[in-house]
Amino acid sequence: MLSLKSKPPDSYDQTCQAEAGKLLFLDGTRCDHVFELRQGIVRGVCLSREGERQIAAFFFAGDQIGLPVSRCYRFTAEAVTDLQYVRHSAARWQEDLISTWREQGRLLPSICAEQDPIFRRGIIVGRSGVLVRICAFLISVIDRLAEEDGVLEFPLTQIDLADYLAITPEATCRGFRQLRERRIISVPRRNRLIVQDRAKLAELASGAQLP
Amino acid sequence: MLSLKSKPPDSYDQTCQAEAGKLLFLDGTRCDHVFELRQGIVRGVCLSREGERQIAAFFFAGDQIGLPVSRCYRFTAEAVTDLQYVRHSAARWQEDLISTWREQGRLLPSICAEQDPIFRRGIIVGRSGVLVRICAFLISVIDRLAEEDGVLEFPLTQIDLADYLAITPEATCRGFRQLRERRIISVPRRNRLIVQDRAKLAELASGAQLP
DNA sequence: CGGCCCATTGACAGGCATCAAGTCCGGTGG
DNA sequence: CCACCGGACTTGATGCCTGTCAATGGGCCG
Repeated sequence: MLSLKSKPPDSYDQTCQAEAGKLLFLDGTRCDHVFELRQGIVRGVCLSREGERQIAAFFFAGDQIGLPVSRCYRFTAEAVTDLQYVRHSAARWQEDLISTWREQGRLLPSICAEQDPIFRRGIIVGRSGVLVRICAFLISVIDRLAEEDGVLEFPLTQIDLADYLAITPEATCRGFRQLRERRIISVPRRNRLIVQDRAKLAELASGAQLP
Repeated sequence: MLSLKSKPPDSYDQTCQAEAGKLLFLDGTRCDHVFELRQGIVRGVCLSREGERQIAAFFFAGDQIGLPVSRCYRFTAEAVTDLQYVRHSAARWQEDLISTWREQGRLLPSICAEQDPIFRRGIIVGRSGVLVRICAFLISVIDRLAEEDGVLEFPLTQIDLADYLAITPEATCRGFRQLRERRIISVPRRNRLIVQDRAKLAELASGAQLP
């Protein structure tokens, strides 16, 4: 993963902290900064005029958020957990992108870091069935959140999860209960999740029916 | 919209034709060409291993498809209608991108041409209610397909539409029937659609309930 | 300890998927 | 030119899933 070369952060690229819940940037405002997430989780939120809330993607350490792919940000970025990140000016970010291209001949792969989660979310939401979506999402984040084999920090509320999966919080809760009852996952405590049967999780994510 | 500068197509950038149904590129193969669509409609298809089919986006004249945003294409591109397009080598496409950046200082906006439809589809599919999705989709394509005020060429099958909206073809059909009965649209013949009441269409797309 | 937000659970209704026919249309071949 | 054929569209009946509403429980923080 391209990490904006090895240049240390200078006065233009400030390392920042942010508390959970804090706003990084607002939907519709000018793209003038790129946020490189070093630690924590960020959610990309879209609000319709009627107040419907959707989460277009979750971002994790290593992701870059707010690429000037359009003139304005297309979602609001909020900290889900406490964050550590680097804020790059968009202009400098583009320059770095190009110098990387000259040296390595790879230009766009880094952009994938933001677009890919959004793309995958579209595919997950397009699947039918609450369990399928939940499992597909879990499979896609296990590796990003894993501390050790099968054990993960999981600081997402079911409300956020529901808005990401385009279902209700109640359905989310019931889905998790099923997974717990079938011993596919366990939730020893809030913010923690253990994957007990990853194979079955993947199977369900693929649309297999429960016996 | 950036159209790869004014350079005329040379031996590297071949102008091509394609019949409806023809394959442009296959999901998972190496991104070595960018397709600039001059005329017609292309669908971006994702197949899950179990055969579930989704359409991640429709592309129209002016869009660029297959950007090397990842190492491999993330969907299969098929012609919905007869096409006219230009095939650019990915390497040359990147060079052009950068020379454009030097001259205009705008680098990534052109990329938006492919990513934006995918993003918007995710938001549409994340909405609840068949009618809402249908109307939201129609609103988003009216301007791309309009021949004259409210009259559009509409060569999408309800099957493709259903796979795009993540609903069934039957639900699509019933949704269109409702819109016809309420005189919001009319369908004089196959492949043609007239928007009679765009305001109400937008209203429904926003989640308003029918009286 | 109290309040608040989130998670959980139950009851219920409604929307939509599913299945099954039947119709329409364009294309093909005789 | 016409008959046939296949795929897409249409429509109806049925049942399940899941959204909705309401109430309770539980953990965290002030």
